[in-house]
Amino acid sequence: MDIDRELKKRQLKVTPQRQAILKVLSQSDAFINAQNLYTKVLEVLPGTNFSTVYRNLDTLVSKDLLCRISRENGGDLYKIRSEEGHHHHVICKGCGATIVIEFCPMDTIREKLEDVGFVPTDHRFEIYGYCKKCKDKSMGNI
Amino acid sequence: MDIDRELKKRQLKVTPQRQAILKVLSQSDAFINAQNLYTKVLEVLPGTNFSTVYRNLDTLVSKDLLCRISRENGGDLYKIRSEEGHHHHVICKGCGATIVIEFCPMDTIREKLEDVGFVPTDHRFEIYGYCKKCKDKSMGNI
DNA sequence: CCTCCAATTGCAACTTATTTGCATTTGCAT
DNA sequence: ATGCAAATGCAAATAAGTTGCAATTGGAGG
Ligand SMILES: [Mn+2]
Ligand SMILES: [Mn+2]
Ligand SMILES: [Zn+2]
Ligand SMILES: [Zn+2]
Repeated sequence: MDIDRELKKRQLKVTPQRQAILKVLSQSDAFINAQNLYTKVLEVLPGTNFSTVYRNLDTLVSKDLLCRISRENGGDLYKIRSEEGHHHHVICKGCGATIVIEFCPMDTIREKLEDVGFVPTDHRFEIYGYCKKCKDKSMGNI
Repeated sequence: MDIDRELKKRQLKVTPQRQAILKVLSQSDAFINAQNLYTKVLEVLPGTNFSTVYRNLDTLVSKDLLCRISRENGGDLYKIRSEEGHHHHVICKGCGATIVIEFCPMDTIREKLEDVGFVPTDHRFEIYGYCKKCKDKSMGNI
């Protein structure tokens, strides 16, 4: 991923902080929370402020550079967005690994919502569980 | 809804605080957040402590007496659970009104997850938008 | 290269939404 | 009526961000 190019494409200034954030995120395709991300960003660019990280997470999500999900407990998770277009995720609670789902349940019910006059603006569909690796590990295999 | 009966059925003690919480929630089928609920509970049972409300929201969700959803911003929403069995929601961002969806997208992809060895433990599917009433209001009709 | 200015950052204080430890009270089974 | 686990109240703590503002800086234009 060409970080600078992606930022410029979206008319965002190329700052060391943004480069650090995206560098960290591009080194893993697992979801990560803002605090952990902040810790890792500090290793790449010491002195970075955490409000800068939070502000940029918002910015980068709104510019479609990141995927964000928010879990039941609270605490959002972020990952770099490598896929084009609308999609959903399967997320491993063990290691954070993800599987992308192209299937969107909205397709199935959009029509029914129209019938009752409901105008959908957004939706969420996420699946949590354990991937093969994490499941095997917890069962003492491997 | 017979509040006392539902509590006893789940081996929860019938306390004035729980009665107040469930009374408030049973007077509306819209989702509401914990703070607003707390305010309304105070009207029914002055002096109720907010940590009691929070603790009971957790308890009541875990006993399937309430539905909980958590939005992107943070701040969970609760409503009484009148439906039997697994279901999802369409939620109006204007008035909080809900539509229950029986359709569950998990049915469509459970098999595919099995194929890759992923064991799902839970999932989320929610649709947000504006109901007919709220949409009309915002457009100056009615 | 230099200039300029909106965009971005750092800092600190604030907020919101809970959560937790502990002493006291209470529902309810016996 | 009694006993005690469950539930509550209170206060303090925490987690996860958010915000106002002054200082800094990326990068467009000259
Ligand atoms: Mn895993
Ligand atoms: Mn509505
Ligand atoms: Zn979708
Ligand atoms: Zn479902």
